[in-house]
Amino acid sequence: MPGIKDVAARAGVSVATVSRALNRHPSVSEEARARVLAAVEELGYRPNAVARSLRTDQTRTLGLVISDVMNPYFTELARAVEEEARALGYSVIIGNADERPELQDHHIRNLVDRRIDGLLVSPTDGGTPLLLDTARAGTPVVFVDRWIPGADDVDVPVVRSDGRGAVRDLVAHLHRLGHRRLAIIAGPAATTTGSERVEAFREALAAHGLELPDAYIGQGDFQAGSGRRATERFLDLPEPPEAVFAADNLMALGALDAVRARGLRVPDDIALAAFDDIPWFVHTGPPVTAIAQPTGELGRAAVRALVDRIEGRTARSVTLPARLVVRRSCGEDGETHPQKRSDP
Amino acid sequence: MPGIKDVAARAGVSVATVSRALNRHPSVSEEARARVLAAVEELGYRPNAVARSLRTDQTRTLGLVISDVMNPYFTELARAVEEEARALGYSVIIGNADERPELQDHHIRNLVDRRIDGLLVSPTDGGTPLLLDTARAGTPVVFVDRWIPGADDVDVPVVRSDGRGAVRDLVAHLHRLGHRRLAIIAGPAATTTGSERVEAFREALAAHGLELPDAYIGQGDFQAGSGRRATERFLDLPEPPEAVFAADNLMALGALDAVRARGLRVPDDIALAAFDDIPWFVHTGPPVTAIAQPTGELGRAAVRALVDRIEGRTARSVTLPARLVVRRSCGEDGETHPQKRSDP
DNA sequence: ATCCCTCTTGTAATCGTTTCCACAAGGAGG
DNA sequence: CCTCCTTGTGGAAACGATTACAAGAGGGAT
Repeated sequence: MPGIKDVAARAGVSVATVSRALNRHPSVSEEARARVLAAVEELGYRPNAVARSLRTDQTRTLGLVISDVMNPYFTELARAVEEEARALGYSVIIGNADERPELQDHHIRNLVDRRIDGLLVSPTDGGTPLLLDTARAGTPVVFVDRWIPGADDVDVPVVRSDGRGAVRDLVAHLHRLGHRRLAIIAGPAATTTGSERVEAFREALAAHGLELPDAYIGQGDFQAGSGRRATERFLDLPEPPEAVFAADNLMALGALDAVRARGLRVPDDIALAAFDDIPWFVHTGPPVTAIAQPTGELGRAAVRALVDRIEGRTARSVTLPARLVVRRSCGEDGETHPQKRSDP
Repeated sequence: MPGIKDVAARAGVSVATVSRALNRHPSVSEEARARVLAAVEELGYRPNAVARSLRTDQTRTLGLVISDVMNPYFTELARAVEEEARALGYSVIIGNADERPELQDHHIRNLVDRRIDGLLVSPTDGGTPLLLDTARAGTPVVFVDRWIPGADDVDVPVVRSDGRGAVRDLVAHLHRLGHRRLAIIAGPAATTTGSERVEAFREALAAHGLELPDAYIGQGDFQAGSGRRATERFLDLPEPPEAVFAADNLMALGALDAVRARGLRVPDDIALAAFDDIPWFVHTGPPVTAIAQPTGELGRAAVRALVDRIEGRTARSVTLPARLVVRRSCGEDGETHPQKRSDP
């Protein structure tokens, strides 16, 4: 693979001139530039990003550590992140933590070893000092979707969406349909999205004079299996809930499994709703009512915030509202057939 | 961020010794090694992967270019690839080509600029000389899932799955259920998976004495929208097909949309089957019969082949069989309820 | 005492860029 | 004609690691 020296020799100039020509440095003659460009073309020269990074101390690469690639919510997020990053001239390396703190640490370590310019993290459960230490050590970090409470002393913007309003809408929707015994399958208490959603749900219930008994709080881990188990426990209760709200899409899927396995039907026997809307919810039987985050916008905003920090500007936290998307899984006041207008 | 020099100073040895201690070079005294390790610990030193790569001319990084991250099939593949790579001591950078040749080229260029050690590609439609040129230029390349025909002169192993047998099973299944007019929604003819699946389908039909008229071949692009459009065209036919086979999961989804939008029902009014099984197909209404590729195994085998090539061993192409998973979308001879045993 | 290993260490070259500095050439202004 | 800019260029020093080579120390055999 030809190097800058080969180009220089071929163009009859020095390596310095080649470098300048390629980096559109102003002081290089039109003639030299042309010769360099020609040589580059002839040799098929491509600058070595590794060497360049070593010299300039920047890799133009962002790290993205997410908790579960297989979760459609995160794939959509990752896609948006990559697009915006590319538009801004950055590449993205994705690390999949699989909801395991030690894997998250592995990826963070790997990414800082590679000297990425900044880090985008949706932290998993569990105490990992490494992440905060990294931020403290000077690597620009932005949290997206979830965040870690102890981040006050170090400047880490949080880009997330607020589901409070949408949860209120959901509870009102359920209430209107006559449901009174409402349960939730929560995420890990250690994640912010885990605890927040329970709180929002509890508050919304209170506004209707309803309680959230402990028996109606299932402990999940954002994976389908836990959703199924929690739902089975609900169904075993002497007085099972009339509606179940899953704190993410995978657990909702598990819940759907569980009620089906008992020969029960959604929404006739029990209503179901989920946090995180995903394309598949349109096609499930029945289509499930969900709270939709502006996922793409979240990803883009996060990248912009991170790049702002990287390039020396100040970055602010961003909170975008989520909204309720009513389908059929809670009962018949939503759309009964897919509507033409809801086509993409 | 401390460098190897700082560690050397702190440990009272030379940088060479530090490097040797860290790379478990045999000839370094127990005492020196201990001092180095202590210094590393105290300073929180992490070796700079960029500098190391420049010197050693290897990045221990693999590039993975796939055609669509949002497609669950590819996310699963990506996940398996990352896992196997990690086990072998490599990192993975994913590039999402979004079924667009120019984006694919962008990523390939970006990856070779970063001097990745090897490239895993599931090529998109369309002639892109860059990919083959890269392979010819010496970068180890392995094709996964799809491949490019002109790759004979250059050593590029192909890791894929053969759906021929499963397609025969599917057609037999459909035939047994009484379906005679069978249609297919094909992928882009330029992709191997696009054309191969049509051929397999046609052959399987022939075995039952059935034809595949042109009107029953829909042209899709592996995206949901094209599946919907193709299905609408089928339904507008004077004699619409009794069963539709979509060549990937996204187009199957589009097909499902289309028949629902007409107020028709699967499988009563029309049967549906898909290539690529994904977790969601269990939960759709109705659960859809699909041909399952051993996706994880494919990803792992591809990584092993690529690493073999990188590390100087010879790599062989791999073909794994796919299998038919019968559910309810073709009619009632499959499982009518989710079975306990099919639980993960 | 000399020679020759082996074991451990340090010095310095190297990877492919970018960029600081010096310098030559040419034009403008005195 | 000298000085002072401006413009374009090349030489060489970084960046932070790995590694070839040289060399000192110690030990055993002669």
